Amino acid sequence: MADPATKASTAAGSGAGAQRERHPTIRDVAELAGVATSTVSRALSRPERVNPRTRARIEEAAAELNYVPSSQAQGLSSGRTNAVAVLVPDITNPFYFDIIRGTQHQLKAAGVTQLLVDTEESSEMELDALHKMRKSADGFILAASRLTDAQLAEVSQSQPLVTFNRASTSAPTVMIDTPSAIIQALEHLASLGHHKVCYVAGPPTSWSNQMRWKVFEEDATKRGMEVHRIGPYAPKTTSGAAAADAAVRTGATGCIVFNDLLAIGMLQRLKARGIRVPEDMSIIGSDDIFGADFCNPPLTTISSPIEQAGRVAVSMLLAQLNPLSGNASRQLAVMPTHLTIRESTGPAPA
Amino acid sequence: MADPATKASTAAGSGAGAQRERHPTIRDVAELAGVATSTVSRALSRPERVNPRTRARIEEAAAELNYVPSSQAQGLSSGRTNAVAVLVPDITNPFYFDIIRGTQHQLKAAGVTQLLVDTEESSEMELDALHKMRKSADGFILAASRLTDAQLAEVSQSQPLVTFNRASTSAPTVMIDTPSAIIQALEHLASLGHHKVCYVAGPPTSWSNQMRWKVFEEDATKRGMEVHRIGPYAPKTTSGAAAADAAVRTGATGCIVFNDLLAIGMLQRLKARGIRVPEDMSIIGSDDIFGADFCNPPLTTISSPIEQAGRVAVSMLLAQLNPLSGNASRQLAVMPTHLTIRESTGPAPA
DNA sequence: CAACTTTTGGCAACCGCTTGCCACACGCTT
DNA sequence: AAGCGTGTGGCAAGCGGTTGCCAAAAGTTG
Repeated sequence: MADPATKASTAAGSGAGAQRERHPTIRDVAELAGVATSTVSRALSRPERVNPRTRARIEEAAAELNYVPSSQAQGLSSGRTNAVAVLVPDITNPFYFDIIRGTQHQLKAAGVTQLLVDTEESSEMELDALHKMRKSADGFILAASRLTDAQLAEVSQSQPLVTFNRASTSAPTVMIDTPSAIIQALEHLASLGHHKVCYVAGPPTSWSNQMRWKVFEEDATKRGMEVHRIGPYAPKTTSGAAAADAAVRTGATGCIVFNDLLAIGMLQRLKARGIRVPEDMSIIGSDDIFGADFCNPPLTTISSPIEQAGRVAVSMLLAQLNPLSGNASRQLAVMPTHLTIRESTGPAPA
Repeated sequence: MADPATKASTAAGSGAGAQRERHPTIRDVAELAGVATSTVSRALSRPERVNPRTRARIEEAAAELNYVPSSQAQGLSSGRTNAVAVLVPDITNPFYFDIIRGTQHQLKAAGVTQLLVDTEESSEMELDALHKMRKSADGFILAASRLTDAQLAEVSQSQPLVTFNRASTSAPTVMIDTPSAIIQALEHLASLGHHKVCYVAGPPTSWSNQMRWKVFEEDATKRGMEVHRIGPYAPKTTSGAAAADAAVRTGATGCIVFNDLLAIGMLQRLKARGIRVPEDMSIIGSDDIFGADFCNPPLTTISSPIEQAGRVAVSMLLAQLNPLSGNASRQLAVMPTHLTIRESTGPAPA
């Protein structure tokens, strides 16, 4: 009934902007409670510093006025913003959703605002954000940073940050235990009788991509497998077609793919070409993103607690910001991985 | 040569925390350029207000010092924060990722920071966030708000906001053209020979859920179909099992499901139970989320430009904040929908 | 060249809150 | 009773900008 369109015409009357009512300030509260603003400030931030009776009066006044301190003003004078920026290379990638979810959750629990930034896989944008936001964030979480070691070192000197999935000697880091994961995956392939394996590479600037390949090559060689490598490919399902075709051409029967997005794309292409998975070719993805369990066939993949990794990253950053908790904040957290075996892997073709 | 760094040297003592170097302020720039701070401020915000030569000097100085204005301080005095809060009921839901992506993109283009908030499907949290952040955001975008009409009306009076997928007479709204979508879907089902149809309901507090059901019932009845309704179910894949079982029990051969998440969950359950889709039952989802194209079978679903909807919402909000653009800001935007037919729908069983 | 208009840029008062420093009051000790 | 320690709360100086107001400088005009 209440048709939204009808009202639209009338609503325009008062000029477009909704007028903001004046919000109560700390002064209003102070006045109402009969104390100085400084006392109000202290009552709210360091309650033990003020007499319980006074504090009660102040809290009452604040409640009555519905007072909310301005984080801006707070930040201005105290120097801390109570915000943390989370930089991800591609907000489009479900993998980062998981980490964002983790950071969001933990930050909220700590009463800190999350500033989400998409750096579009570019180190320039990353650097730029780091610079522009240095005033508006107390710290940074860099997911899969594209920065060079030198840049990272420099940046980490001037602002608190923690990196995720990007080794760094200069900043605390949380990492996925990639080496172990790759080894597990190769073990799985080996036990299914695969001899020719292929690594499907992701972005060359990705540190974890480099790591994965390195371990892959080492371990596969040690096992006496025939090792191939194709790529790099953009970590998107749309790149899967090219990757699938190239993979087939290598003659490998088992592929370990940089990430699930790419792996799912390959699955689609392989199906389209009539190449059966896993009968003709086995595919192992990485990250166990949303969708990996219901794609066709369900994807065998390297799982790890991504969301938890996000939470850990936040904890590490917060510890860094809050020197109270002993300056012995951990510098490295390694998240365990395990292989989740679904239906995209099977015995090597005869 | 007042070196801004000299002052910082003493600040080093701490230890664990990375020490922040003192950042140049507008005063440093003013000094270096030989002008007053007010001039610097103006040169940066209203360039035409200052002599080109002076401005050049200032810009040069700013660049040399690597000056970045503090958004906090800016906000304090000017009253605007240059941030917009986006409230979503569940950051875990891929549907919202799309909209977040849209808002993020558009906000960034406008140089506005996005504050992402997960309200956990709760109207209390939503209200709370709206209240707590009124000082830290210039405006709000409420995705699928859980607020009552009255609450919404009240809130929209005190702060600029736009709602998404939630009709409102009090605030600008962007909506998905649900009625048309449902009708398209029913038409599709009808043309495939289905006579018994079922609506699988989502959260009762969701406005779009109510809308969908209303139109579903009307239109299906008009077509002389046997209409069923089951639910409510949480919009998650995990609720799909219960939904699938209930749907089967109704005897319906075609289901229109509140959203893709739920639909995909149903697909999984149906497959597990050996009920073939679409041979035994057709399923239509809604939203065309990530994964809908590669689940098994690929899901027929109601598509709409969600990401674009996010962008539109931002534009509407920005227009509201910026009265310059004529106060004729649109009050309602309806995003078109279309049915994306994949493989989860087919002829009704004989 | 004087009178007048328009630019341009400085002064200073905030914006709302934090915090170092100090004063007062109260309760104890000696 | 004087001396003190301690707990409380006020004063006021910022934090880093913005902006209304005004005066000096520059440009116009008759």
